[in-house]
Amino acid sequence: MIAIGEASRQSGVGIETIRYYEREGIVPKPARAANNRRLYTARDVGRLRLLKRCRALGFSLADAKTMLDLAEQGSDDCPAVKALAEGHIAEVRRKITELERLEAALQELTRNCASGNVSCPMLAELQDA
Amino acid sequence: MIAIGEASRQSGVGIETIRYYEREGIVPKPARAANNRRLYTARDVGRLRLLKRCRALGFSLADAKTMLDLAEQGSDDCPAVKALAEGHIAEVRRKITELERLEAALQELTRNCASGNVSCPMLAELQDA
DNA sequence: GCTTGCTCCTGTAGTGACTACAGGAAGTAT
DNA sequence: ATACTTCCTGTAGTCACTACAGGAGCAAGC
Repeated sequence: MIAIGEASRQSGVGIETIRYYEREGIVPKPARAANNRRLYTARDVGRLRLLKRCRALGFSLADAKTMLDLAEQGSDDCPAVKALAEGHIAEVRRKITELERLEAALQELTRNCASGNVSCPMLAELQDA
Repeated sequence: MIAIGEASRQSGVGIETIRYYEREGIVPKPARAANNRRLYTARDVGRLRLLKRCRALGFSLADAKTMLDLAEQGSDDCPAVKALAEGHIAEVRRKITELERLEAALQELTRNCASGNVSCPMLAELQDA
């Protein structure tokens, strides 16, 4: 049974974030010592680590919580995990496409910009439309 | 001089968003009619449209405001516009790279997931680390 | 025994860029 | 006169934290 600072170090999740997850019901409330301080088990740290990894993969906190629930069930519901992940992959791809579109538009707008220009073609273009 | 609803229609910026931009000092406070309703000029609508386009290109509201200020100056400071845009392009590319990294990681994690699996290799992988 | 410094506690407010009301007043159409 | 629409102000909610404020407890050194 370790304190929150140690749980934070072991999981890589910030102390304030751990307390936030608890408030939001993402992780169960941990045990408390006689002095009211939170006490974490290795399993609690495992939960935090799973959340950390899911967040690093870009899952929303809600989806990360779903992953955690799936892992907790012990049934290891592979199809559900796969569906969640594939939905997320689709979302990531959608974002990539959108950003590439933006990049192309920005490139096009700056194409005619030169340091010597008296009036800016990009501004002109932005003000038209 | 048009009302806020019409300015919203002409610019594509939502009514609540227009009032938000005013509150935040992004656009100047418009004229008011005797009945206290906001009155917008064609120039006001032009400002909103420029903001709209910058936001659609992914610029932060702060950067969009800078663009607007550059356009207002009339000097059409092309180098400044170009610098802003190129900084933003770099940011967009950074995001694309990051998302591609995420996608690859997700693909790798789901690669061994099959509907028939008893235990989920993705969950197992996520819980290791 | 006392001070210093660390960790912990609760509760609140701030971030970005809106969006969604609540509750009311004024204008327009029938 | 009534119904409908638009407008007003002000506040709270979104997401996922992050940053305090203000206090309590505990360990180590003097």
